Amino acid sequence: MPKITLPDGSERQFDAATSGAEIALSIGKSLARDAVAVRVNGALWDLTREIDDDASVEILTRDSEDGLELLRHDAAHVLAEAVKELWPETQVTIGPAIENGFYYDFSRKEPFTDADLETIEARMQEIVDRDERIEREVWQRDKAADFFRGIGEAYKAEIIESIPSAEDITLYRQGEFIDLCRGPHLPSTGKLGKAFKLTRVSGAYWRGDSSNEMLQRIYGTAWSNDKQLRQYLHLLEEAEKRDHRRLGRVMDLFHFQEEAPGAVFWHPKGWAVFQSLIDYMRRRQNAAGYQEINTPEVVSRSLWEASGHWDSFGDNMFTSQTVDGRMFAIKPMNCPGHVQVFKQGITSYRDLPVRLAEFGKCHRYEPSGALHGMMRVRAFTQDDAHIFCTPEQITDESIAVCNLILGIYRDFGFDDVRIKFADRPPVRVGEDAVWDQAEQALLKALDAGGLEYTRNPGEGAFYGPKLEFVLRDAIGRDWQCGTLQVDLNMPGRLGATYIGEDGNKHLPVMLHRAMFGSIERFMGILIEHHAGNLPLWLAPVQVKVLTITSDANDYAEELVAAMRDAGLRAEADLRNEKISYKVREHSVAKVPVLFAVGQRELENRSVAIRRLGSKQQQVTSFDDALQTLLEEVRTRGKRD
RNA sequence: GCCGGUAUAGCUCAGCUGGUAGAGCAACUGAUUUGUAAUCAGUAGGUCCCGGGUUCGAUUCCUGGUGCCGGCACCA
Repeated sequence: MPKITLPDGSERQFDAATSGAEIALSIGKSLARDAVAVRVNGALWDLTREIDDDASVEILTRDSEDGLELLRHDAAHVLAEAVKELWPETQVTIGPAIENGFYYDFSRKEPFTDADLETIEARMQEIVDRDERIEREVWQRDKAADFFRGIGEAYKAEIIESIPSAEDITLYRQGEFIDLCRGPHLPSTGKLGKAFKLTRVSGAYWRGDSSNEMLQRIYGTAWSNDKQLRQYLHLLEEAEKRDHRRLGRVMDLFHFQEEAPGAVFWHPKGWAVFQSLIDYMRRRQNAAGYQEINTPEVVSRSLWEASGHWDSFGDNMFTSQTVDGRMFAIKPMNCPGHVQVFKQGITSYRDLPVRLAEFGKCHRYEPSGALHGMMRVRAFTQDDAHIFCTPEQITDESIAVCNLILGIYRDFGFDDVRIKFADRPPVRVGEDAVWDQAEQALLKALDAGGLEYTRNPGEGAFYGPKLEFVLRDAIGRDWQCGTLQVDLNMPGRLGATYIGEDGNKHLPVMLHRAMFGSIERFMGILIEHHAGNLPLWLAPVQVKVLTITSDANDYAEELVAAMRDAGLRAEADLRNEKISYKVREHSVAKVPVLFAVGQRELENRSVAIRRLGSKQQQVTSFDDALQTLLEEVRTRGKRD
């Protein structure tokens, strides 16, 4: 006689064992129709699973976040069923729900083609139309493993063997298809609906390990209704137009070419933006107590051996031929160089913390498949810095770095930064007491800023814990930009010390910190974030002066000269074209401010201002317009 | 690096089953002196990614590279 408590606190008594489906029906018909699963005492259950004891119960509908995830998981199963029907020799492996959709990994000799995807999708629609019941079965472990081995599903058998012995082995049956799965699932395939679409096929290693066999992964997207699906596909289409590789060409910012894979050829306009980023960062970090330095790019291999990088990353470094009996390497990072600067002279504890910063160009031989526009390159510029401090200073320095990073991101319009905290890995250097201190320091820094973060347990570097600041590109890919790492290793390896209050030598703690991360990557994300419409202070060409007739040519050039003198990036367009033609052309090129000048403006020293994205014009005196723009650049567009 | 796809004019793309290529936009030239998202006319532009092979003949077929695209793995 189970007593069921609903989320609103109301209670219902049932005479006999019941189920989520029954409870939903007892509440209302439409709820029963939209229900996809049930939460019983916090755990997700199938709707049909028997509830024979008192429980607090929540009915999940297809529109809820959990419901949608279930739907996507079901889509993965229907995908697997369709593939098994079409190509029975294919082995199924795993198929989870993911953000916006689902995937399933298959083992099959023949590659899936785009045409296959259409065939599979059509078969999936049929399976939905068949509305097969999805039934949960609890199996005995050995029997289940034997069963899957018996039907040629070796991967499934392997998964069963890796499931902890305390857990039930559950199988889900839909039509002829039976799959190992934790569940829960919808009551039948018809509930999935038709708001799904297979999107692409790619390779993926079995169990995510590159030493294993490569499987074929089919990705799809699934939604609770057609409208959502259409909206999502439309969103993706729009996002592709913001791709920084496309905008870089349209805006004439940079290009890549075959002779230098993973390296940027910066054009004048792109380089202007690049320099703006550096100018800005230099001002911010100088104000925060950093000292800028510069260290060599070609350095003897012996230094990389001493730092330990040669052992771990030698294969990914660009090296020279042997000259004068030695081999050199192009720096993949700035840290060892900074330690050399720190080591000059003798540092007292009174001098700490020492904050050394460098806009350092680094080269790494990234695997060919990793390259991705400006997001992942082989030649990049870090806004790198290393803070040498005492263990006691880690907390304050970390708080300062976090505040600085997030403040800077806000200036660029990024409010949704994802932060990841990675703590001690099993294999590591350094005393546990110092690790405690280092991890606590990073956590305190997050707390002090009231920052949300996700944990990556055991994912820290062998030399210390770290924070990662992750930004998202136009189509939702995550890229690590800023980082803060505590390093308990390198000062010791490279012999950096300071003299403590006791007159003895001590090892400083080294904080590695980058805020943009790589300027190339940051700029790529920045372009996508703003869809190329960079705010005035960053725009490569800030003001374009357009003449209406050639009588205004001298006036236009005078204005441009005055604006350049005041530090603005201004250009004139004196061509013998209609004003509407010029407006269109420079709007397409995303110039934020257009000044149109004709006979009238010439006579009273005014300008007709048109801002990007606006159809209105405003006529003011040139002097006022200039002051307004300078103020906007100075405050980076903030009106507070 | 791995799996799959792909490479034709500056860009976006067309080119059926083998007979050395075409459009739109951009560019250039001329005319137009124009009031806020495309004025008109004309001209020029290609090692069809690179190497090898099959063939009388290869942009097309085969093969080996390279770049790029989508993932996976990697990311100090």
